[in-house]
Amino acid sequence: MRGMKANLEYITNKLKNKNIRLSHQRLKVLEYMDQHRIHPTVEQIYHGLRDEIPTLSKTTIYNTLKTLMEAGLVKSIAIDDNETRYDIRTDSHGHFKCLTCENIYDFEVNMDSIKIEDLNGFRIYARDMYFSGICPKCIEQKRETDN
Amino acid sequence: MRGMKANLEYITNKLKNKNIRLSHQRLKVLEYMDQHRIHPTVEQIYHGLRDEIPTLSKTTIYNTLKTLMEAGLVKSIAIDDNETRYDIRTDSHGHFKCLTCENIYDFEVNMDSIKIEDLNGFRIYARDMYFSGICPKCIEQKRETDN
DNA sequence: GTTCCTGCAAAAGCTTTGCAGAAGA
DNA sequence: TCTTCTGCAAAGCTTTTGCAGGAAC
Repeated sequence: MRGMKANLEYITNKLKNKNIRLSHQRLKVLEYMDQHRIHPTVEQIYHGLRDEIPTLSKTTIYNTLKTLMEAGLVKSIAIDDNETRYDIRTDSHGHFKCLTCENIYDFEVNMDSIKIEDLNGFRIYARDMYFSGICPKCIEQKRETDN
Repeated sequence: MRGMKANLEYITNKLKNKNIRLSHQRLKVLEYMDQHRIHPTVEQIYHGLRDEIPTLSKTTIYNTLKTLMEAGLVKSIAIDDNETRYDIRTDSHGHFKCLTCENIYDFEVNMDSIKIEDLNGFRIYARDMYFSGICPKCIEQKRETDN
């Protein structure tokens, strides 16, 4: 399993290599995303960091995430209807959204191995898989409420 | 192959059964979606119908699509970052978005047969698969431009 | 006649833009 | 010192809401 610190070090090295300045705000956004693997929204990152950085603005978070996405260090997730979510995991995996608690779960799936005949001749750059339903925790909670 | 008229008849019957009034605007939105299988945005439906119905408002299109989604006759597609797209095909299939021409292509894929070990114990209601890249038409156009 | 729908205007919410001052290298 | 970043304010866009008049049944 890849350690958390190792991942942050890997990321800051990548920023240096791409000549992206290691500002206090950027490092804190990265640290937040590394420690809170909840596919956070801009709002969640903002509230998670505003105590530590009282002058922080949402604009900076938007700017930072845009920079990180262009650097390939963060991906956006369009599973939510209104707010964009962001993922620090950039390797191929699927997402499940619980319609009750709104949490998003990762799942492993090898999308590259799925051959789609209709897409012969298409150049595929990105593959996303979004499932939705009810997670085990919420199924259990509903069962207890019903009794 | 399912005929187009047959599909519209099927849909209006379903509206009647669910006690949803067959207003002029609703029927026109359904007709538009049936004849323009481009996964249209609200804007596209609006511009496609405003000549025919000069008094039409976007609010009505939003209302109509919401009603049709609740009736299970239309699905929303979250493949676009800013605008929601809508699909009159409600059976399980995947979507490919061309990053050059922005067109969205359907592809056949049996998502129900894909077993995800990480999701044991999850109740899955919806499965979506979004791919993106370049479509054959745009690959060919780029090749011609390069020469 | 009653219920539900339409469409205008306004508001709400997420995201982007312009720019002056501040911080990074 | 020079370049880039931050954060405020304002604007831009899509979508939602409230409500009076109108259409469906």
